[in-house]
Amino acid sequence: MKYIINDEIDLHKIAHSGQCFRWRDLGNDSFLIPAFGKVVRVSQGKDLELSCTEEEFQSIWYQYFDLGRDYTSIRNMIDKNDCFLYNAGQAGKGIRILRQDPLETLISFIISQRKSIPAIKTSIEKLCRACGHLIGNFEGEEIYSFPDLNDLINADISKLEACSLGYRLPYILKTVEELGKDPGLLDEMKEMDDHALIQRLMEFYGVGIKVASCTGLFGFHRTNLFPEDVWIKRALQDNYKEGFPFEKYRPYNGIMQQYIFEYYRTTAGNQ
DNA sequence: AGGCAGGCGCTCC
DNA sequence: GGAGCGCCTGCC
Repeated sequence: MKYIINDEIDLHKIAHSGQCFRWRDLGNDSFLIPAFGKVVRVSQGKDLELSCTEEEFQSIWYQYFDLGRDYTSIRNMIDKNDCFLYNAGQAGKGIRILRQDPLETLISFIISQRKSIPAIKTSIEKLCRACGHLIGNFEGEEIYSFPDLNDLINADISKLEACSLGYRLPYILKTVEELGKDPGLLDEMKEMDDHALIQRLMEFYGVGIKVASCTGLFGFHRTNLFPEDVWIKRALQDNYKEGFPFEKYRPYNGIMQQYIFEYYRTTAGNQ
């Protein structure tokens, strides 16, 4: 089906923004995207072409791409006197914060710690093959879902040990066990305010401030959360000696973080 | 070939 | 409450 684009969206920039690890670049501005137990092929031309029904688009992908939000007007909030952020916003035009599954996001960012992005992707794909479900086929290759809570709880340890999780495996096992004992917890967390959500996330073994912030921003769509990794810390040190003006961009500091992250990493950070 | 990666828990003080 | 350190392992 076709979706008429009426706000900025750039699949390439989203794919490289570090919020999702399973998109596959098919070339020709097309991506294969598994999420919520489905897989869709999306091509970006003048409009968005999706290999799914109108019904599936409405029930899953419209929300997933956050198409109900006007990112152009959020980007226009940027103070033009703040050259760094303004340029970052220009460069990041088309980035959107996906509405991803909370459990998938939590587990993915536990895995992400002290791993490079290629290593994160490898590890997550192994995990999906180890205990996810077959959800599609692309050019003869099987596509698997990200495992749900039951999949993770019931998974053989030996299979998980083959997923290159390293010292993060016990983090995941404990987190999954805890969630299994309280199956309504993730839903309850959706109702918490940002601060309470971060605090609760950090109670999970292996989840610190960075993983909690990423999970909140990308998995609970808390657009004001501002994960600070090494790149962001360097960017703020270089450009905001007086501190970043968080008050000015509430409740969209997380979106500003995305612009800064990508911009600094691909330009200023390399100089 | 060996250091480093999009952190975290633990152990000191 | 914060600085220092070890950690699994794939990737460049």
